[in-house]
Amino acid sequence: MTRVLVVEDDPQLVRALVINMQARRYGVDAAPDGATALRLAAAHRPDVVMLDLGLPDMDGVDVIRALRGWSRVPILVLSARQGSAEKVAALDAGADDYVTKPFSMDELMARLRAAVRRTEETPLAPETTLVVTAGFTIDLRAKKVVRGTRDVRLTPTEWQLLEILVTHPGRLVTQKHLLQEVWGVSRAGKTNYLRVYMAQLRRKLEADPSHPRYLITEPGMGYRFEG
Amino acid sequence: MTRVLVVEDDPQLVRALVINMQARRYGVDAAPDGATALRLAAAHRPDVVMLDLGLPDMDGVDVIRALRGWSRVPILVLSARQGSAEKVAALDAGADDYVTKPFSMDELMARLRAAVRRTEETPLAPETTLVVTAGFTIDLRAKKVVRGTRDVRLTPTEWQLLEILVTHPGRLVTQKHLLQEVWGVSRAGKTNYLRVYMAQLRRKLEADPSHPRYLITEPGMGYRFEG
DNA sequence: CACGCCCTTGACGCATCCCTGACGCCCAGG
DNA sequence: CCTGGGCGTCAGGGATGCGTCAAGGGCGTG
Repeated sequence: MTRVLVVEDDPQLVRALVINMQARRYGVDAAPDGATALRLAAAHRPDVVMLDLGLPDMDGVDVIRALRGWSRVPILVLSARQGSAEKVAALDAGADDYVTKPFSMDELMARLRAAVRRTEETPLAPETTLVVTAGFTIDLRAKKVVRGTRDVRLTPTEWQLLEILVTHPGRLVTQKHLLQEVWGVSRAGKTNYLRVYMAQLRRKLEADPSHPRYLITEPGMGYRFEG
Repeated sequence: MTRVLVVEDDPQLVRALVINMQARRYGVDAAPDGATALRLAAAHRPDVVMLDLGLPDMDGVDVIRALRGWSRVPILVLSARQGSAEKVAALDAGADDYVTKPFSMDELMARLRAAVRRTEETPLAPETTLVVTAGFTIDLRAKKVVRGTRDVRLTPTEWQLLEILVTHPGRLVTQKHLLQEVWGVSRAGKTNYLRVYMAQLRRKLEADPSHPRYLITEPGMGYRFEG
C-alpha cells in the first residue's frame, strides 16, 4: 500500500484529502504542522508527502529543505499562494510538484499518481550503505565515518558534500550541482564555499590533505570521489 | 549539457523558449509536430521533453504514450486547456508535469529544473556512456578518459570539444558548429582556437599526435572522430 | 552572560588554463 | 617556380581558479 503523509493545518481540507485517498486505497498519515510532519516522516517513511506551505510553526520551504536533507521522497506542494516566486522557491528547494488552491481533486490525484509512478519505476539503487577505502570507512545510513580506529566528526554541511560525492563514485560532480544540492540554487556560483569545505573534508579524511587521493578536484569542472 | 526537446507548433513560443533555455545553457531541439518529435526523440535522446498538447498532426496524449513505449524521459506538458480532465489524461498517460498557458517563464524553468534534478539523482542510468577505442576509453557520464592504465586529465575546454566530437562518431563536425558550441556565437570564425585545442587533445590521446588516428581533420570543413 | 561550534566571507599566493601571435609546413593554383 | 591559404606547433602573458588561512557573526549550550 502506498503511504501518503498529508501536512496541512486546515482540518476540513485534511478530512477531504484523507477521505479521497483512503477511497483510492492509499494509507494516509496527517500532520498539522511542520515539526510533526518531520517527526512523522522520519518515523513512518511515507512514499509521498503532500505539503501545505502555509503552516503555523515554520516556513514550508524549510520543511522541504529539512526533508531533502535525508530523504528523496516525492514532495507535492499545496499552496494558496499563486506567485511564481513562491513556486520557484519551493521547487528549487526540492519539491517535485506545486498545486495552487483551489484545485480539482481529480487533478491532484493524477499528480499524486504521477509522483508515485516515478518512484516505483526507479529500480531503487542497490542501497550500498558502506563505502570502504584504504584510508577510511563511510557508513551512509548511520552517517558515520571511521578513519583507522578513530571516529571522524563531520559537520552537517561537510556530510552533505561528502554524501553526494560518495554516492557517485568515480563520477565527476559539477560544481553547480554540488552547490545546488547543498546550498540551494540561490547560492549557485559561490565556488569559494566548495573550496573551503573540500579543504576541511580533506583535512579530516586524507592522509596527505595537500595531495588528495580520494577527493579529487577537476579544475574548472568539479570534484570526484575515487573509491 | 542537458538536452531539451521542445515540441510546439507556435513559432513565437518556440523562439521564446529556446532563447530562455539557451541562456541557461541547455541544449535545445525543436519539433513543430508529433511525428517530428518522435523521430527527434529517438535520434537525439533528449534529457527532457517539453510537449505542447495542441499539435497539428496528432493528439498530444498519443505522443506521450508513444514516448513511454520505449523511454522514461521526463515529459513536461504545456497546454492552453485548463480542464482537469485533460490534465488527468496527460498525467496518467505518463506525463510528469502539466503547465497551463499562459505560464510564468520563471515557474516553467523551475519545473524544468525539478524534472532534470530527479533524473540526475537516480543513479544507474542504463545509458551506455562508454566510448572505447584501441588507444583509450572515454566515460562520458563520469567525464573521465583512461589511456592504457593512466587517467588522462582534460581541461574544461578540451573536454567540451572531445564530447561534441565523440557524440557524433564518424560524422563530420563543422568548424562553425564546434566553435559555437564551445565558445559561443561571438567567437565563431576563430578557427585558430580549434587548431590549438585539437593539437592538445591529440597530444593527450593519440599514440602519434602528428598522424592522428581518431581525431581526424577534414581540411576546410571541420573535424571527425573515428571510433 | 560567556563559550564553543559552525557557517560565511574576504584576502593572498600560486598553479593552471585560455588566448594570442609568430613561424613553418603542406598543398593547390597560377 | 612562386604564392597564398589552411593547418600544426610553440611559447609567453594575462586571467582565472584553486588552496589556504583567518576573522566575524549567528546560534545553541552550559
